[in-house]
This record gives sequence, structure tokens and C-alpha cells, in this order.
Amino acid sequence: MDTKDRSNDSPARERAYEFLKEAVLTGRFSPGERLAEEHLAKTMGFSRTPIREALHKLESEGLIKPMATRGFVASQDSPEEVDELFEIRAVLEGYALRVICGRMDDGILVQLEDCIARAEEALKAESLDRVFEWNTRFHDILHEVVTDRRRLYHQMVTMRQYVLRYRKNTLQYPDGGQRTVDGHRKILMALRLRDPDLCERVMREHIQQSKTDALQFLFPQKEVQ
Amino acid sequence: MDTKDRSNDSPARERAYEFLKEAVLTGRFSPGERLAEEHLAKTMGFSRTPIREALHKLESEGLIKPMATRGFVASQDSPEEVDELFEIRAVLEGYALRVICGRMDDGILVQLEDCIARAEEALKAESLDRVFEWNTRFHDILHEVVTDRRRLYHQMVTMRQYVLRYRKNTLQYPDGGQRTVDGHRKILMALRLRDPDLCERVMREHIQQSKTDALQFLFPQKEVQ
DNA sequence: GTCCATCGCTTTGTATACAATTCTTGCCAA
DNA sequence: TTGGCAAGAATTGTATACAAAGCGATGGAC
Repeated sequence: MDTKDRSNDSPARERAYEFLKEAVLTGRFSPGERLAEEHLAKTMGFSRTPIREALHKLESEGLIKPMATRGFVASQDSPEEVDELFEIRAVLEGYALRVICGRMDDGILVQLEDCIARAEEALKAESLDRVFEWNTRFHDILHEVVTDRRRLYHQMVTMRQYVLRYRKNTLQYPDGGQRTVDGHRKILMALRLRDPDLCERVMREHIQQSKTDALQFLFPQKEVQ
Repeated sequence: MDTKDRSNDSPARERAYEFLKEAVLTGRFSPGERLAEEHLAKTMGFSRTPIREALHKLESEGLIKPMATRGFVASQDSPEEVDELFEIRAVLEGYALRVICGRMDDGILVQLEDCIARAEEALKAESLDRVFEWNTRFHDILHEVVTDRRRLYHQMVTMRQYVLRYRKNTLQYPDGGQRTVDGHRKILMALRLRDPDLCERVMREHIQQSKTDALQFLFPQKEVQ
């Protein structure tokens, strides 16, 4: 039935968006590099129209920045901006865990437990890729519980993907992986206790911890306040 | 061809955006009404291009909703969506007040005090318009303290404007105005005490209170959980 | 040699044309 | 009558053309 190539049936605007997002998140643009519509259009084989729409969407998500007069640049984030991003994440994820706490069932708890166990294994095996994978899965499972809270879900997903690009490297920092897994363990415990206040606090601290790690990785010379 | 836009300096896309935002926020579109590009373009005297860009921006802010297959509709919010909006606001504003707390100075405290006093006066005079005005000013003053936290600031401003349309009516509810002013008083006290935890909690409760009022106003028949 | 004005090139902003898709309507068959 | 299908109308998606605005380079005045 559906024999057509799937990559071709989504609208050009979406493909352009995915392509550019990927490019920004993997740092394929040098920081401050100007994003010229015509050039991008030619490179990707679209016209300027879908490119423009993709650029505007990326801007609304804060992935690129408008220049003073016109056009966009691939933004290099300042330490302050990274800090703020993580802080907002911490606050939203904390609140989300509070909501999630009220919706817990044993099936999910088992899944989370499993994630942690596998991440631990990967840690012992010193396979950071797999640690990263299972840590990611841990948060995915939690987010899935609140997909019906669309604003919240959308924001969390957006912000997390924004951050995942350097999150991986962060794990390589001394004990970064261990700290993350410990954080997840605390989160699981708070969920088991069905304590919303504790849930919120623990999640917030977890994200703030990862903020510290990320800042130290990204800006090693700077003091983190 | 361009005989009509000489008095306008801002780009068409921005004027289209402002116009449509205003129309949505004041309820000029009936809920569920389809927003056809061609029609809007003709009505407003633009071409479809700036209209499209404006519509996409409005969608990214959650003011309109994409239909299943194509196009947008002016969305009537469900109780659940209004609830979520206020909850996210509560969380963000709470965090913001925590930040603001660390930046307090006497000048700002005096201004806030003044706002509250004037709102009280207006309450006694039963001038709800002026109550509304000074309550709005109260939050404006707070937000101005964190304009440099751009994501946070932008989100708070966006969400608040979204909510202000029915906020005014909410005040007309029994004691709605008094409750709001009381909330502001608590906020001021928490700031005076320079207690970040208290600040966050008090602000969150304040927004949640206004959520309750708003829900009762918007959906009087429903039970509010 | 330096500063400023101006011209032209580059890039974005807007309009419009055209293609693709969805929605509607009306007809025909079961 | 109803269900489904097809044709055409309506509307969006994309490409392109054109207008306007910025940016840079060149050249002239001092």
C-alpha cells in the first residue's frame, strides 16, 4: 500500500526543519555563522519558503538567534544562557515529576528500575554510550506519563533535546555517569514513596547537578556560581 | 501598489501577527473558527506570506491550533488546558520570584508597596478597572527585574498576556479582587523577608488561586479539582 | 591618507503564480 | 436511502519573481 519513500511525503518545511535542527544541535554550523536563506535553500534543494518557515520555528525554540537587522545566526550559548536553560528545565521537570508522582503505577516503576540497573551495568562496563542511552530512556519513560499535558510535554522535550548534544560529553567527566545514575535512583525512591514534594525537589536537584556538570564541561575556565 | 502602507514602519509580518493576536485574545474569532490564509490576507490587505508567518508564530505560542490535516483554528481552551497553562505559569513565576528575591532593593519594594496601596484604594472605590490596572503593574514591576533572563522573561510575558483576557472578568467574582491584592501582599512580605523558598511558594499559591478563580469564571458548571 | 557619500551587490521581505492536497457536492449503483 | 466514488472547488504548500533594505566597496573631497 504505502510503497512511497517516507522521507519524501513529509512537507518540505518539516524536512528542512529537521535537517537544520540536526545541523545546529550537532554543531555543524560554526558559532555565529550566518544562515543565509538562499544558500541553505540551494544546498538542501528546496526553495526559500520552507527554509524560512523552518528558521522561524528554530528561532521560536531558541536554537538560532535573529541578528540585529536581518537574518539568523547559529547561536553559541553563553554560560548565562546555558545556566538559564537548565534552571527552567529543572523547574519544569520538577513540577512534571510532581504530576507524574500522582500517576504512578507498578509497571512504570519496574521499567524505571530496569533502566537504572542497565545503566549501572553499562557504568561498570565503562560503556558510556550505553549509560547515556539508558539514562535517556529513563527520562523518556517519565515524559511519556504526561504526554497529555501538551504544553508541559512539548517544552520539556524541546529543552531536553536542546541539551542532549553536550549531555553525552558531560558523562565523561569524573563520576558524571555515576552522579546521574545516583540521581535517578533518588528519583525512583521519591516516586516509590509517592511523595510529591520530595519528587519535585529531587528532580530539581538532579537537573541542577547536570547543569553543574554541563557548565564545567562547556566552560572549564569559568567559575560556576 | 504600496500606497497604503506609508504610515507603517514595522514589517507586514509583525503587523499581521499583532492584529491576529489581538483578534484571538479579544475573542473576535468564534471558537473553532477556521483561519483561512487567503481570506485573512484579503481582509487585512497583505499577501498570504506574512499571514502564514504570523499564523505559525501564533501556533508556536499556543494561541491557535493546527487542524488535523491543514490550516489553523482559533482555539477554545478546554478546562484542562487552562489548568495546565496556569500551572506552568505558577511554576515559572514561582521560580522567577525566587530569582527576583535575590535581586531586591528598596526602590522596588517601595514601588510594589505603592501598587498594592493603589489597588486597595481602587477596591474600596469599587473601580475594578483600576484594580486590574494596578495588579497588572505589580507583576510588570516584578518581571522587569528579570528581563535579562530572556527565556524566562519571554515565557512569562507570553503566558501572562494569554491569560489576561479573562483575568479581568475574574476579578468581578466575589472577592476575586480582594484575594488578588491579598496575594500580592503576601508576595511583598516574602520579598521583604528575603526568603527565597517562601517567595517561590507564595507566588505559586497566588497563581494557583487565580487559576481557581479563572476556572470558576470560565467553566462555572464544572467542578474544579 | 582619511572620511564620507554614493552606487551596486547581496540578502531579506512580500507578492504572486503554480502545484498538490483536501474538502464538497452530486451522481450512480446496490 | 445510503454508501462510495469522481469531478471540481477551495485551500494550503512550494517556487519564483520582484521590491526594498542593508552592507561593502569605490571614488572623490579635503
